Amino acid sequence: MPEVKESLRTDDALLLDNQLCFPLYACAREVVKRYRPFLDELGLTYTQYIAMMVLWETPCVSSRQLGRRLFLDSGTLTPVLKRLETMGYVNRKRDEKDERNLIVTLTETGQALKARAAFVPGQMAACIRMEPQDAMQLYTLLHRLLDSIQTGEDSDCAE
Amino acid sequence: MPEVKESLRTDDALLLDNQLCFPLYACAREVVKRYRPFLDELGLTYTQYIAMMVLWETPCVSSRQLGRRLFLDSGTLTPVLKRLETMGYVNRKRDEKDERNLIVTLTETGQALKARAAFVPGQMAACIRMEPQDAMQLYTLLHRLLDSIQTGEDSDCAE
DNA sequence: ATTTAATTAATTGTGCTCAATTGATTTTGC
DNA sequence: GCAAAATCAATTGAGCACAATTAATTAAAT
Repeated sequence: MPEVKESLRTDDALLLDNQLCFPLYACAREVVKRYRPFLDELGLTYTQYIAMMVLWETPCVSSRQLGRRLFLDSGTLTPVLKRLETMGYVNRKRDEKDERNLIVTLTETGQALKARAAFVPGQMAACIRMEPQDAMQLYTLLHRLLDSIQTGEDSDCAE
Repeated sequence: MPEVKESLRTDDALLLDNQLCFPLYACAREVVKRYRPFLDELGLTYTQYIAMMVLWETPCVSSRQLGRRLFLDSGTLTPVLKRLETMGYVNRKRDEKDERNLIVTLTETGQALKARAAFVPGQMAACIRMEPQDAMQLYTLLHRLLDSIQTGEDSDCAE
């Protein structure tokens, strides 16, 4: 999502400053980077943190569902979930009804971690100073973009 | 529509839907993913593409400057630039004035690649359907966030 | 001038991300 | 029933991304 202004038909469509995707990409990495000192205290990476977030909300979920929620596939989730299991935060077992499904369940230790993680959102909010209306607007626009990407999932982008 | 600001003081601050960072993170990955079919035609990854973008704009640049522009460090850039050199798009040599600096220069082949890449922004714009005013607003907010993160670079976020 | 500090790219190690493939399992068509 | 298709997680391989370290070089401060 390159052009923001009239750069579509002009030569500067390939200028970095005219890209919409690049600040999205850079921003995401910078913000995730800011999580690290806080998440280090919990021994979690950002990906592990958002996986735990889903589990705190839904203590029993299939790998498939988790992936859909986080926009991640099994190639990413499999090692993440194995590490969370090694750390004792989740259990992994096959669904007896359908052996293809992997069921991930939150352990007691995993549940207890939520209390220790409670400080993270507040600290991050203090770290990322942004006007509330800007944050709200950004939230809305990102979800709108995410929706539009998802709905156009199978469409041929090239035409 | 979940509330972003108020959730910070309540228990649901750890709900995935109340996060601002998560849609940022998910959106960035989804959009970069959409570049792939187009960039595949050029034989570039997204990271290589944005590096080339800087070089099309500034045909001679130090690794340090490139990193500052892309928010990437040498751990990421070194292998990326080596691959671009192998592909024949850039040359790498030390600065004679200061041997610590690596000077990256665009080759003829690299310059020629720009013409082949000219279709990418338009195709992506067609792929990511978004209202122009939304795109502009998103662009503004992302840059604002990026600036605020950068200015608060060395401050202790934890207090 | 010599030591000290700062700057820089490169290296290393860990972990994520994704495409493509594999193999097990279940569902569907007939 | 049974073959074909669909649906999963897991695996593999390539390429980021980043923290921490190393080594080379330059700049600064006696």
